[in-house]
Amino acid sequence: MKRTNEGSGEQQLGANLLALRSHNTALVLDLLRTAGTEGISRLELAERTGLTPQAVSKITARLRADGLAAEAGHRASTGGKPRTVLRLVPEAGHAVGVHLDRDETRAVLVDLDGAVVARREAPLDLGAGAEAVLAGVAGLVGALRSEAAGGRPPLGVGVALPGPLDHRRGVLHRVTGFPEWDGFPLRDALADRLGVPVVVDKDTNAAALGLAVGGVGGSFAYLHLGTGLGAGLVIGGSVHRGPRTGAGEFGHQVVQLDGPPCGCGDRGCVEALCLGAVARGETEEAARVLGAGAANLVGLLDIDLVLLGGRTVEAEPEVFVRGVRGVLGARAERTGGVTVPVRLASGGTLGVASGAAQLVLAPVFGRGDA
Amino acid sequence: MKRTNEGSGEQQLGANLLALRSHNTALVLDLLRTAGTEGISRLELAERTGLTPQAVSKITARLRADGLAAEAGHRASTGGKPRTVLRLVPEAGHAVGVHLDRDETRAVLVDLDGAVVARREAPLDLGAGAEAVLAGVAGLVGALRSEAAGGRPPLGVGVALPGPLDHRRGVLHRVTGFPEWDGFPLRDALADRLGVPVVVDKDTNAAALGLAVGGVGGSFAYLHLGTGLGAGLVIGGSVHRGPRTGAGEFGHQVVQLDGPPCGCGDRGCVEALCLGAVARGETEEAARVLGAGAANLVGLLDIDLVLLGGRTVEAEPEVFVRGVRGVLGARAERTGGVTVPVRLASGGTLGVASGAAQLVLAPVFGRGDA
DNA sequence: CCCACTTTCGCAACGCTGTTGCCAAAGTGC
DNA sequence: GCACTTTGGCAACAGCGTTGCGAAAGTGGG
Repeated sequence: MKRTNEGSGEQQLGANLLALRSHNTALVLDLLRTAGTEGISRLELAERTGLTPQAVSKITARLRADGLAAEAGHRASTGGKPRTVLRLVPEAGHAVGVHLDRDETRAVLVDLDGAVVARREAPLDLGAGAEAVLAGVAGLVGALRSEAAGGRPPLGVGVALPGPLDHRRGVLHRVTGFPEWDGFPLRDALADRLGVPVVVDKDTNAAALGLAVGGVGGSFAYLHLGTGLGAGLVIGGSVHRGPRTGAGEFGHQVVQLDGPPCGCGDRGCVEALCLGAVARGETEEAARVLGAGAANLVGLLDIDLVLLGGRTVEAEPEVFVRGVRGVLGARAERTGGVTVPVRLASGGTLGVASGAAQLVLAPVFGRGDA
Repeated sequence: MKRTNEGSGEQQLGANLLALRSHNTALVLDLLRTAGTEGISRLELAERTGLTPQAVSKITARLRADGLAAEAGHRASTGGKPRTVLRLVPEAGHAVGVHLDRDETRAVLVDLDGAVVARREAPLDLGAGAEAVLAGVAGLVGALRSEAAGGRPPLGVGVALPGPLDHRRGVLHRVTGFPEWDGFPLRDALADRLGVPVVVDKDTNAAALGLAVGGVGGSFAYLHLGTGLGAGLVIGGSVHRGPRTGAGEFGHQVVQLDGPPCGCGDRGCVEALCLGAVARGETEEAARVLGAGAANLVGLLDIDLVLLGGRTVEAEPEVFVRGVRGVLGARAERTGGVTVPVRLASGGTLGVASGAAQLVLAPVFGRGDA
């Protein structure tokens, strides 16, 4: 029961009874969500949370009164009164996720379960200025909003985009090729315009959060290889962003001292080596380089799993998975440790957008940075 | 208010009133400890924790009744009743820290403040077998125990040693050169023998914890360059160990693909390159290599600070600090981000031992993985 | 079919948490 | 010397999870 305040200078906060209730409620909601359509009984909730059955009954009674949970049938009896199955009511709340890609905006409306209810796309031109971009996003959000049950406003809007940014303040930094966006307070500008809470994060973090919420447990790294190379790190179920939202700079990890120059000004970065090999058609070599970077990451953080995604990976998924798996397997053999599995990330083209929506929903389920 | 369970498969635990009290009490104790001899007033505690003054009064009253805190003078008045200053009573509890180095055992007795009250050393021979080593450690602990005020038993014993191990179970893995120690349940064996709780961890983690508790805030990496190269990572005030206590494998990070072979079986590891350069007398090159590894770490985790330690660093501290600082400075210049400071770690030869003692004390102050 | 048994789950009383309202204590400053 | 400010304890309180107990809803043997 400890607040995870990663930022330096942030104070550790005391907890009162309200915080206690939120915590336990979020825990129960998360278990309900994870159980999905199958549902989960009160006693199972009690076992999983460590709370007494009576406490769970009180919490779930509140959730049912609020319309967030409902009874859904019964389990088979084991000799006594059969357990009542509870499940989340997905349509009790919605969130919008927006993915600002290079030249396209993808927006999705998801329910509490994280299922995509509706989607919209529109072209994106960051050079057209803040006003035009904001209007475009607002238009997509408005269109999606009307599709939510009862037309109720969404709980919030999550926005994911590449460049470096400050997740806490929702301010952009150095958007590649568009210096006019430097320091733009995207979160506040959008929140003022839409009248709902807005959360901003890097695309890789959103994708990783989406995967974590989608069922990938423990600690893992999502490596995204597209026109660039970045990573989203999930440690103990929460996205690790670092104090300045700078974590996950995987691509400019140096794996070849004094190697070929990279666009960032350094030499021998994984991104340069990897994309260089891809350009030469040497996909296997690219996979090996990516594997070396992944092995460094595994050693430093002791993660459970590596997930690969991005357009370049999706072009030849087998080669990349096999290549990275090979490097990590050899490493495990040397160290005598466990072999870290490597898999292709699910999610497809909407992975980032639906992950962005989870930026809003995650705090409800106790997975946020509160 | 969320439990940080890094391990996969561990359940998120619900919180009851007892947990609430422990949490807030630990928070207050931590602030008292941080305030040191200067002390801190009730109202300051209330501001820092976010609790109401009355709640702080109740908590501190309990602490005073338990002998853990005491009143210590008054602040100057600002126009009304002057604030009463509270401080931790350091001698209210003690812990023992044991550092099993290659050929020497260093043990310290520290008080609640973390100050070293007494110390003992003895030669260490891991080849002499478990019984002999355990007897040696028990002898040191017994000697230190008699020095504690009133001869009361310590709160526990923290043991730090190099090799890979399982912090959760307190079991050793593959101690270099001594295969007979593989899988030895050091924690339980010692706890049975001493009759007090025992915590086991890697030396680098203990050192990092000691630094974190000693006042280094935020997220930082402690890089230890001695006969090997390892790292202790502190993220948001807590040591990051990973699910298998494998995190911090900094030395076998590859920074030179297909580079010179390393003892681990891989090629181009930082450790091999760095120590190779040191052996050739090229300290500046060693520092540059170390800096490259540190830069990779900074990029991946977005940490606030890099601390250097270990015998090899201490031989030429200026060269290493300057070299690593140079690489990180150049990186900050390229990315436009903040320059991550590089400093020499304080602590000296007892850094690991006193950090090991903090393995026991940290949970009391809410910094543990309890 | 009935009855004993098991299991689930809600109601009521309870202990304990932090919170609120109020007042005594202990200073400053005109 | 008196008005004022600030600190901090006492007492009453709301709300949390817990405990004790009983109703509800099944199974299974006679």
